[in-house]
Amino acid sequence: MYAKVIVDVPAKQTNRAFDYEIPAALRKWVEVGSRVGVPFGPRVLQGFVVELLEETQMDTKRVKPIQSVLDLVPPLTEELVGLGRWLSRMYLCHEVTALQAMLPAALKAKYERAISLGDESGEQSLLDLPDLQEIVAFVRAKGTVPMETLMERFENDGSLIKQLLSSGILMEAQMVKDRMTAKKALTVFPPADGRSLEEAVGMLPARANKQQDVLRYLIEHPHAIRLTELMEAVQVGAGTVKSLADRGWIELREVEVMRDPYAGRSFARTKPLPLTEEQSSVFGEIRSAVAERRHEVFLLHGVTGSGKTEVYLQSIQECLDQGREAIVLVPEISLTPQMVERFKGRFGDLVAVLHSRLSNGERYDEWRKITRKQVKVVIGARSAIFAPFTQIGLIIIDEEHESSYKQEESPKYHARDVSVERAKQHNAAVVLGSATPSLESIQKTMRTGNGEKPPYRLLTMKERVAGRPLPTVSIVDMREELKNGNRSMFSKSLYKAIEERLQKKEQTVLLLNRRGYATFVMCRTCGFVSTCPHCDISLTYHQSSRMLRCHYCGYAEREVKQCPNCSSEHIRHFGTGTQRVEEELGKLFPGIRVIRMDVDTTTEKGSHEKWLTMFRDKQADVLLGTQMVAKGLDFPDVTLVGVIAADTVLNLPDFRSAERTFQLLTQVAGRAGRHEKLGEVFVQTYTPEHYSVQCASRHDYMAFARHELDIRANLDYPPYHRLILITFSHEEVPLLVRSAEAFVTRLKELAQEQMNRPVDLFSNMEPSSESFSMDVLGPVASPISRIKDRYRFQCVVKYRGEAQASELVGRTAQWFEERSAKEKLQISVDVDPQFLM
DNA sequence: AGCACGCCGACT
DNA sequence: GTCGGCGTGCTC
Repeated sequence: MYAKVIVDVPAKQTNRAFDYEIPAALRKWVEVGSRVGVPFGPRVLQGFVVELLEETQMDTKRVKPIQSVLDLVPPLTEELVGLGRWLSRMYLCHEVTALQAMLPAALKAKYERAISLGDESGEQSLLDLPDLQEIVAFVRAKGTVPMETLMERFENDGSLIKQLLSSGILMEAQMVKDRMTAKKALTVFPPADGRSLEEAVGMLPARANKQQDVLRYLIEHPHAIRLTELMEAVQVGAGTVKSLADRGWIELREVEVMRDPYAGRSFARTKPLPLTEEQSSVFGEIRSAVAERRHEVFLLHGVTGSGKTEVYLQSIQECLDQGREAIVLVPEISLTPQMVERFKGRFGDLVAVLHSRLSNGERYDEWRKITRKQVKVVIGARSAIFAPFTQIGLIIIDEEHESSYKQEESPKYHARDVSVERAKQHNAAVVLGSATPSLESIQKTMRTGNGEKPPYRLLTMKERVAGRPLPTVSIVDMREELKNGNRSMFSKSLYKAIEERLQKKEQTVLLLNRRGYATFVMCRTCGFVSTCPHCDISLTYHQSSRMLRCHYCGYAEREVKQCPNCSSEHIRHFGTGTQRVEEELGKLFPGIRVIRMDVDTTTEKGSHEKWLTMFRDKQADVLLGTQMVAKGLDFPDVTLVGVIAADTVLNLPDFRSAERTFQLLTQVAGRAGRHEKLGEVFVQTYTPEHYSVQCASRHDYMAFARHELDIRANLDYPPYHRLILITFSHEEVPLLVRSAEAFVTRLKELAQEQMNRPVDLFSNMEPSSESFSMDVLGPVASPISRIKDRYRFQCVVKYRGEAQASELVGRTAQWFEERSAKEKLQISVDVDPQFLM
C-alpha cells in the first residue's frame, strides 16, 4: 500500500502530494486524513495523507516509508481533506496551509532533533580532542540528548557536534512531536474483585490507619477515582496511596483526562419555549429541510430581539432527533458565557464550545470530544466551521453579516462560504441569521432576470417577541448644533436624554463609531467630504504629503483649507478617541460612572466579560465603547442608546462603508428597550440625509438593501461583481512598482488569452452580458503604505462570471513568484476581501 | 522551508 | 592553487 502525503512545507515547490510506502505494521492506522511523520529529504516532517493507493505502476524505487502515525484516530475526515483542496483553490493558498487551518493549534508539528551515540569505531582520532571527548561522554551518560540541550551545554557554533555527527560517532534522529499532549492524571483503580480489598484491610498493620481508611473508601466506592480526588475525600497524602499501590492492593495509572473549561458549572436545563407565529412558520421551513435531508440555504432576516436563538435551538433539536450533528457559528465577540449557557442549558454535555479565550489545551480537548463522537453540537467562532463531524444536518451562522467570519490570514476563507460548501457535501441545511443581512446574502435570495430559482431562501421575522416595540430613533443634525453654538460632542437632545436617565437610574449605552487608521477630512459646517470622482468613495488624508488620495484608483488632490461646497473654514480631520468622550462626560455630568470599553481596556483576558458584568450589576450609568458595545448585549435597564458620530465609518474609503454604518446603527439601536421599559436612540450625524442613517432610523432594512444594491450594481461592486485584492510588498518602491505593473500586465495577457479574443479590459462591463468579464484597478499604494519597513502596493481585480478569475490570478501569482523569488518580493492574494486596506 | 550542489572572487 | 560566497534546484 502507498499513500499520497502533503508535507508540512508551505512553499510553491512542495505544494503537491508526495508518495510514500505504508509499512505493514502501520497499515491499519493509516487512512485518508491521518497525520503522519515522513522522511523528506534529510529531515522528518509532519504530513497529511490525502489518498491511499494500491501497488500500481508508480515508481516504487524512489518512495520512502512512512515513519510514524501521529494520532490514534485521523484528525481529518475524508470530507475535510477534500475541503482542504477546495479551500486552497478557492482562496489561493498552499494545500497544507488549508489543512493546518482546520486543526487546533495543539496539533501543529513540533520538530525535535535528538542526538545519541553512534558508531564508536569511527574516526577515533577525533576523540583525541578533549572538547570532543567531553561531548561524547555527556551523550553516553544521557543516552539521548535533544540537539538544543547539547548546543546550550557546550557553547559552541555546533561545528564540533557537526564533526562528530559526520564521522558517525554521534547519530542524529529527528522526531515529529505534538505541540500539546493530552493531559494525564494519576488515577486509582481498585482491583476487579472487591473481596481482595476486604482482605487487604485485615492484612495491613493495625496502626496503618490512613491506609485502611483509603481501602474502606474504595470498598464503598468501587470505581476508578482520580488520585487528587481520593486524597481530598479521605484526607490522606499521596504517599499513603502510593504505598498501597506498591503493595499491589490497588492500581495506580496515568489516565488521559479532558480539561473542561466549564468544569464545576452546572447549566440549568431549559425546555423549548413556545414560539410566536412568525417564529414557528420560520421554524417549520427549516425543520422540513432538515427532516427531508435537503441541502438548502436559508437567510433568516429577523429584527433585533425577534427571538432568532430560540429558532436555532429548536432547529438543532430537530437535527439531533435525526441522529445528525449541528454546527453553530457566532462572532467571537458575542460568544459570551450567557450565549454558551443557552446552548449548554438545552443540550447539556452534547455541546462542545470552541473560542479563542480557551487555552490551546482546552481547545484541543473540546475538539477531541468531536472526534470521539462525544458531542453532537459545536458552538464556536469562525474556525469551528471545520469541526470534524461526519453527519452534519444543520449549520447555523448567527450575525452572518459580521466581517469577522472572514479570516485575515491565509487561508483567507469566509466561514459563510465554507459552510455552504460543507453543507452541500452533507445534504445539510444552512441558516444564515441576521437583523442586517449582508448584501451578498440578500442578493442571493432575489430572483435574477433570467428567472432561475435564487440560491438562498429568505425567511423573515418582523416582530420582537412579546410584542415589544422597536425603539424610536431620532437623528440629530450636528451641523445645526454647530450653528447654534454647541461645539461639544454631545448634542442638546442627547445631553438631556442622558441627564434624564441619570435621574431615573436607568442606563445608557454610548457608541463611538470609530474604526481603522484612515482619517478623513470633513467640513463641520455643511458635512462635505471630498470623494474620488472615479470611485465614489471618500478620499483619505495623508499626513506626510498633505494630500487627499483615493485608495482604489490612485487619484489625488491637494488638501483643502476651505470647503469647496460652502467655503467654510471649519475643516476637520476626523478620528476621535473614547478617552476624550469619557473626559467630556465627566465634565458635563460630575460623578457620572462610566465604563469604557475599547481596545485599550479589553485586551486583558476576561476583561470584556468583567466590564459587562459590572454594567449589568448597575455599577455604572454609562457603557461607552466602540463597535463591541453594539453586538448582542441585552441589559434590561438600558433605555437609551447614543451614537456620538455616525459618520466616521460612513466616510471610510471603502465601498462597504454605507453597509457597515447601517448595520452598526441598527445593531446598536437594538440594544435599547429590550425588556419592559421603552427604548430611545439618538444618532448624531453630519449627514442626516444619508440613506443608511435614514433607513436605520426607520428600521427599514429592505429599503436600505434595495438602495445600496442599486448603487453597487451601477458601480460594478459586489455582490454583482467579485473582487480579488492583490498586495505586493518590498523594501524598495521602484522595484515594487515595476513588479506590480508587470503582474498586472501579465494578468491582462492571460485574461485575453483565456477569453480567446482581444478584450478591452477597461471598457464598461455590461451587467446583462452573460460572459466572463474582468477589470484590473491599480496598482496603487496601499492605504497602509508601509508595514515593517516594507512598502505596499495593491491592485484590485473586479470580475464577473465563474471562478475563472481566481484561477487566472492564481496562475499569474505563480508566474510572479517564480520570476521574483530571489528579490524577496512578497505577494498576497485575498479573494472576496472584506476590507480593501 | 532547509539543504546540497556548483560555479566565480580574495586569500595562505 | 584553495576557502567560501550564495544562486539553483530538489525533496517521494
